Amino acid sequence: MKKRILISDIARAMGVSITTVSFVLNGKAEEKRISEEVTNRILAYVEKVGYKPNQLAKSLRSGETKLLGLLVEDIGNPFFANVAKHIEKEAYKNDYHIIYCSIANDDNRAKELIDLFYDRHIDGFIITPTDNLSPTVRMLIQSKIPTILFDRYLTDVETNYVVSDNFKAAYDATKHLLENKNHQKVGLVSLYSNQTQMRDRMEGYRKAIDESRLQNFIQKISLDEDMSNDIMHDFIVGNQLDAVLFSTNYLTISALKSSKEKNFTMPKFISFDEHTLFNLYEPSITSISQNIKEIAHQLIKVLIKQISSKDEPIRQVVVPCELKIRASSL
Amino acid sequence: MKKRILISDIARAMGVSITTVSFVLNGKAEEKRISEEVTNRILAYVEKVGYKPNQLAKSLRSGETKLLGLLVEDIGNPFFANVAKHIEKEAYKNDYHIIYCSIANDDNRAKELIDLFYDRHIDGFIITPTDNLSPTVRMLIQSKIPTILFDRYLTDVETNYVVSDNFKAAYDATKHLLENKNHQKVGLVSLYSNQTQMRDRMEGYRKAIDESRLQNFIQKISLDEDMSNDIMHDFIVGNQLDAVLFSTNYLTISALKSSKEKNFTMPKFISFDEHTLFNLYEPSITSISQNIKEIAHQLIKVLIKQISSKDEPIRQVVVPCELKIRASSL
DNA sequence: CTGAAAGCGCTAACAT
DNA sequence: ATGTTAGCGCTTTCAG
Repeated sequence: MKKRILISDIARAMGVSITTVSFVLNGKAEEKRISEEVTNRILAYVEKVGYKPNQLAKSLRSGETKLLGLLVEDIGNPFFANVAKHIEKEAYKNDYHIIYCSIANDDNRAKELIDLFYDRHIDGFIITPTDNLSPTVRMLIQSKIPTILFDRYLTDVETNYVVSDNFKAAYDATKHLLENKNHQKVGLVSLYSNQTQMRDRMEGYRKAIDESRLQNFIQKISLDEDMSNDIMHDFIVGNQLDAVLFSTNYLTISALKSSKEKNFTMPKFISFDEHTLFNLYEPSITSISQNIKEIAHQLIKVLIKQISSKDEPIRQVVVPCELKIRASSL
Repeated sequence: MKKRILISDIARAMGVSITTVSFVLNGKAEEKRISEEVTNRILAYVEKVGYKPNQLAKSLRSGETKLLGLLVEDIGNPFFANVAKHIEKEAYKNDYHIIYCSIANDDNRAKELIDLFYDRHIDGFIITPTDNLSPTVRMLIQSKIPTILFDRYLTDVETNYVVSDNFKAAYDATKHLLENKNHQKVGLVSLYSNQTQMRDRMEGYRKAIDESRLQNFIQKISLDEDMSNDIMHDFIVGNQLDAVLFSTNYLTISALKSSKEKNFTMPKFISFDEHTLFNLYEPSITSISQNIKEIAHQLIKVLIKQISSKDEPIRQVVVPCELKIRASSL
């Protein structure tokens, strides 16, 4: 970590011009027909003194920062934290770094952050869109900044995205609950949210229920709700449900709390998303597990492709979920 | 997000030189005695067209990137994810952005990443040091790059750091377990690790045990251990412990798993760190909660101070923990 | 009070 | 096959 070496230092030491060094460094030695001897000598010297080009100057010149902006709802949320972890790993493999922020559900903050990242000449965006982000994302696309959404997408903007197969997962989970012939009343607890992942989970549930010619029971909840204890109780007990599908792990945990505090017995149930708790709880909890690693992998793969070649076609990737059957649904 | 406006565009439109615009933009209008009329006209125009200076050019010139490097053990770990969340928030308030990576426990990767971040002219580093990172951190300090450690520190390098008061927290927790006069055998489960946070937790435990003139029972575990079920069982049941302190939440969860799988009853216990599970578990779990928000706040505060004024004295901040007494310890 | 111009470190078209 | 040179967009010294 001695003082920074410049390309000019290399050139001087090697008795060649800066250009030659630059070409060699950027793998254009062949193309520019630099002699192999010179090339190797430069490479060896560069290695020896540990020269690293100044990224800033490089970026200023080339317009590429090798920086990806990651905007998630909340990096403190284990799901997003895990995606972030794998995204970073994948990005690193491709020589990119990640600059992140949590946008909560604040559209203004999201817009501001996108602006700020844009000013930093981020090479691409990875975003979990908040509800009213369409105009901003549309602008990004018009500005030709490679952008990819995940977890959910925007119905009114054509973009790249990677999402889980929420519809099928919810459908399969509901089917699983219906395999037990005693289960006549199977409910869904979801969020007040128009986001696609919630919508798809609900539709998957609905389809399975419809196919069995049963009545659907759907309860939506606001997570900030003080009343969720009562709501859970009334929904589950009041309807005498035989089984419930929860569309997020938070909802499941919230229901477990309610059952404890309001002292009612949980029916059979399944939760979306994994949680450390689920294996351990008594009974262990059946869950719909998203393939986080694959999601991260696809995100970076598609995004990098978009960055490296303009006018790639839009990619929309749907990653299957896995139903992990445990005791709570049996 | 129209096409980027340059400072020269502003200058041309205003009929002044680039210099003048630059001065005004950088708040040096007064100092350079630019007429108020011109200043205001420029400011108004800049506002109107939404001009934002190119950060890259600015950085190349000034050497400041307004980027902070965050190197944590594992961003997927809820503790670090939460710290990361608050760090980002605090950084944002101060006009900084965060570029992160997980370094696992891989010293080489850590070194490489630090190198890479250094090449990006990161303004400062926030690091959870892995065991053999001392040489690298020392180099960073010699290179005058503002650096601050957290969660644990290095005993052989004098650095800024922010850590929890692990010693006192462990001491208090152990004391709490000893308040019950039936608790004669109080054990500690910790990790094979020389990191300061683990050492301090052990010392706090030891001191409390010593003060009561009791025997200490300490079990260290490797987390990758397949045998942890047996080890937990043998340690807790074999020693007929009355109570246990776990020095990480992972260890607690691992013990709960063991108790389930090996079918033994957990004695009274306390866990370091919070976890969603802890409130909910039966019995609810007493835990030592680190003040993550305060840790993040201090980290950024100290680091920014170091960045803005060279030769600030080294700061070492110790943040108190809170013992959240729940059912498992009563 | 304001402007011209040098230069941050690098890339790449254009010479030679 | 290699070197000269003009920028990338901005800050800041030095002149006026």
